[in-house]
Amino acid sequence: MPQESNSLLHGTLDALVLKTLVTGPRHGYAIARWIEEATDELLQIEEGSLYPALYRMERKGWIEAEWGMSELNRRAKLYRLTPKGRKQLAAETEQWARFAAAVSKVLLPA
Amino acid sequence: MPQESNSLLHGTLDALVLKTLVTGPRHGYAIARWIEEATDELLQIEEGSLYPALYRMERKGWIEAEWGMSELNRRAKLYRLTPKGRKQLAAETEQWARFAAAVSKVLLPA
DNA sequence: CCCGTATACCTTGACTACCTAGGTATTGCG
DNA sequence: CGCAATACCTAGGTAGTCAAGGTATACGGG
Repeated sequence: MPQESNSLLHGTLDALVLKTLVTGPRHGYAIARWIEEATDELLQIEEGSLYPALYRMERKGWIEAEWGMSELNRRAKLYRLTPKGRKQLAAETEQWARFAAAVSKVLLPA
Repeated sequence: MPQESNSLLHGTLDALVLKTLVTGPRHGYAIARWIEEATDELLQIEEGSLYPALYRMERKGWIEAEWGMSELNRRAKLYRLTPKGRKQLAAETEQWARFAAAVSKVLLPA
């Protein structure tokens, strides 16, 4: 358990979640697992961060929720990307790319 | 003035400041200007973020301060990197590299 | 000579977002 | 039957950034 205390995650969680939904609707728990797996367990998505993030984005109209069933036959809330969310993802991705490039330019050896 | 509201900056400011001090002591104002310039004005370092960050890092023993004079003959507090700060910078740089790679891998097109 | 701008520092209060640490309920397996 | 994994939810704390104020001084232009 690397308790790296991801203060770095700040501001990127939304984009990561939105990205996860591009390939189709997913429920919260699956979103978290997917991100963790996709980053080789480097990023840990805490549920106390995830669910508030989902409500936030739902309020903003970036995603829409619907009750359904998970692959394992359990009740689950399926989140779907809206057109607005798609635009938001594009914007945040662009912003991330520029930010990451800037920080890397300063931090990493030339 | 892109008010991108850098929630992304969270967690990276310390490393950026430490990095600025590698080439020698600098005062706060100069640190901010240097980072902004080095990132083509993409990152804006607000003074309300910078000074608290400097105190934080001084308390943690990563930097040391001393009153002196700026290049323009004004009173200025010069910050110097400590060995502990150098180690911290190395750690945070490593952490940033891994984090950025992970996020980019998810976010940016394959 | 005075006044505005840039330099240089500092602080308060609000806000946002994340984390910790709890909780509920259900499925399926040993 | 009990336990682990799944799936969701929330309250409270905390940390870091920002906005918006403030002080003081050097220097150049009008």
